[in-house]
Amino acid sequence: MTRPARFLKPIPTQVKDPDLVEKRRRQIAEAAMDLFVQKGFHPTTTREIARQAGISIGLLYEYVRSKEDVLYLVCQAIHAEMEESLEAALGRGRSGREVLVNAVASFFEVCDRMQDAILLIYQESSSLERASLRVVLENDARITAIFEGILGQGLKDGTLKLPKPASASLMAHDIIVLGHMWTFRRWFLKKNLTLKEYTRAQTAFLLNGLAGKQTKGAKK
Amino acid sequence: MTRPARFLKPIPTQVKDPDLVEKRRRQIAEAAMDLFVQKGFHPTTTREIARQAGISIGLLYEYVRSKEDVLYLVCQAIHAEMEESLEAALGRGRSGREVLVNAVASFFEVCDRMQDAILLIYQESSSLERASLRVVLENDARITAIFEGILGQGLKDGTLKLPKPASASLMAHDIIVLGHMWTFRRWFLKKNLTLKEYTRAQTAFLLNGLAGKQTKGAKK
DNA sequence: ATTATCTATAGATCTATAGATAATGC
DNA sequence: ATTATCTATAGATCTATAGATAATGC
Repeated sequence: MTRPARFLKPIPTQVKDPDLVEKRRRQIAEAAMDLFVQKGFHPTTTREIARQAGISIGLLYEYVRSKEDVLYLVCQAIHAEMEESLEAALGRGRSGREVLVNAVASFFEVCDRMQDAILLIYQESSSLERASLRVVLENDARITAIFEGILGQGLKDGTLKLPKPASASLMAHDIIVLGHMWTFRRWFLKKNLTLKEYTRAQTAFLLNGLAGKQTKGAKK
Repeated sequence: MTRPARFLKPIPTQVKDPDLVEKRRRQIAEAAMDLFVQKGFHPTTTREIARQAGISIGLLYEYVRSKEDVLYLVCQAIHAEMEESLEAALGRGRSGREVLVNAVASFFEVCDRMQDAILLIYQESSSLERASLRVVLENDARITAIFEGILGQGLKDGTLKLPKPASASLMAHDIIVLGHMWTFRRWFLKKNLTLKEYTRAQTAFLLNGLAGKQTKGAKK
């Protein structure tokens, strides 16, 4: 659960006790996530974050330098949870193709469970300063790379094939986006589909794309 | 160019001359779009919007009731431009399949040209109040429906087939999202691909998904 | 003695409007 | 006379910090 922090950009603090720092920051991130999901980053005030976290505004600023640091903590927490959930569910299946099908289902389940958090990253990560944003994008890239690895496995054992000019990397991004799409187009998709139906349909689409015989692509 | 306004939710104004209202609002939306793209909706002030539009802060409030109205104007302007661009490029090709390939290429070009605007909608449309948001989502749905129609054409003339449990509607959403993805994952995609390469790869993927023989889908 | 926490507030903004002024058309 | 536009500001907040207090451990 508490894996070695992967923070590439540590946030300075005056507080000496590292365990306390971790505990307080988790507390702050959790409180802030609730509020950011409800009202968005900018309309949420630092006072509200402190109140929701059960600490004073002054103490908040012992653990972060700025409101933007809080957003960074929140984004980190989200990606950490996604990565952990996903990795815990991986590795089942004999062929690369089977592993892929199971991984896609697990990933979509994680996306469904973390809808609000994923949406939050889409909406607010642009409010991070350059350095923080880069770290957040790298976290995303690491999750994408998991799927790239699975695709590689399937290409190797012959149970998957790429649609001619597309790379495994691009297909991995497509898979991630099809999962995220369940969250940011839920206003439409949930009117017509359950998560299970959605997963089944998109998996069929993906497998066709990744296993069909080569067709003549775009002419242009 | 100036098609009959499709505003489903008209914004009240004190100003009597409708042409003037339209002109000023276009001016305001254009100025605001620049600023929102640069700094985001909340950090942009109404004074800045007025200044950028070349009018006083007082006049701004003759044409909108609130800052949020300005965001609504911007979102409307973006969807109107997207829909116009797309419709202007449609209808070429003899089979449904050919029409689809061309429409996808046109749509991706529009997405590339309007990157910042599309990103803006992803990031800021949640700041709209319910009624405005609904209108914006309906605009999106109308664009999606264009692709649903093209898919229907291809299914009819037999040049396209759906991956078994997936509907034409879902596939249309997938196409839209693959286009938008070029904007919100550009930090990664543009490192590796030009728009043309991206279009070619995704088209091959789509056509495989929409034309391959039926494969055994997800088991779960 | 040192570390963690809280209260109170400085200093800076921001939206939206009231009331005054300029431009237009009969 | 009516419509459009501008200036000035009321009223409300918000981030971040300084300085005071409480808790902890040697």
